[in-house]
Amino acid sequence: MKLSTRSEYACLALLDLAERHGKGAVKTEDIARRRKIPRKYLEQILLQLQRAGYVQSRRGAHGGHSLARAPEEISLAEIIRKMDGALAPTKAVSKFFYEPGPLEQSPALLRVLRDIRDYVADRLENTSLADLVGKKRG
Amino acid sequence: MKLSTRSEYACLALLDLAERHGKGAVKTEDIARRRKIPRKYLEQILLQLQRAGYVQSRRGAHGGHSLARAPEEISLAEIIRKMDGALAPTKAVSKFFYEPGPLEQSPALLRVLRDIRDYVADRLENTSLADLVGKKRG
DNA sequence: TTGTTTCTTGACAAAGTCAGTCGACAATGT
DNA sequence: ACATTGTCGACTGACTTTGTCAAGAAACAA
Repeated sequence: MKLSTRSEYACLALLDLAERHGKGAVKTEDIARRRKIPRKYLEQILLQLQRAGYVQSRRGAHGGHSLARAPEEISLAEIIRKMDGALAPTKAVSKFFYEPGPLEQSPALLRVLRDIRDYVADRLENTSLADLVGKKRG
Repeated sequence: MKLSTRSEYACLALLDLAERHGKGAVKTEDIARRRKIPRKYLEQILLQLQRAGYVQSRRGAHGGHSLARAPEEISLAEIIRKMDGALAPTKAVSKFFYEPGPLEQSPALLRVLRDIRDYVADRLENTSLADLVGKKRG
């Protein structure tokens, strides 16, 4: 029932990039300082995000990272699936990572868990980085 | 974002007891066989459930386990909290296990996670063992 | 060219969690 | 007595989490 710090940091880092979208590259160091993320750990995460196609990076002086796609097109669901795997509370009710499990013995229990999965997926699918930027209240 | 096998097994074991509620003690061995749970592991889990007050046990010949409370009074939320801790996806939005975390930097993100937490908690609080027994469809 | 900045890559590691297993012991019923 | 059944604590192996380290490659500047 848990989100890893990896996912948390990934979301915060992408949010940082989304806020500066279109304004050039952002250094690892700056993100780390602003978001209070361990620097070397953040490097690892950014690299993963880059390989997954969310981030573009440029080396050298004035290098840094920027979003590779529009903030509207990146959902929380995608990010968390990349970092943590299934959104569902158990793989027995996962759409993307299904595996059989002991819970399949109880249809009633499965239904509760499926409801939860559906709500979580829906909420995260329909929240993009753009939705989070600048929304200090709402 | 995950439920442990411990929680899964605990729910299945309690469900097994709920189905036989009022009909005497049920042996570890029988639950293990019916639910396909590793025996020694199940012992551990039942012991924990007993200490938490959900289960009564009797040793010796014709011993076994039975529910210590009515099936209506045991919710999935309670069980999972005992076994796994917080229901919330991150402690920053947990009511019972709150701890500060990096996500608190983004109110918008927090709101999404809080919504998820509320839904999960509500759904699990309002589902009791009694609700799961005998509901083969619904 | 040389140096500086910044990302890239792979290896490593400490700590914790998960999913069990094992063996000895205590209580109960016959 | 004796078989049955739960209780308890220790232990283990695999995996995940949360990072750190060091060497290298690309970009830019002087």
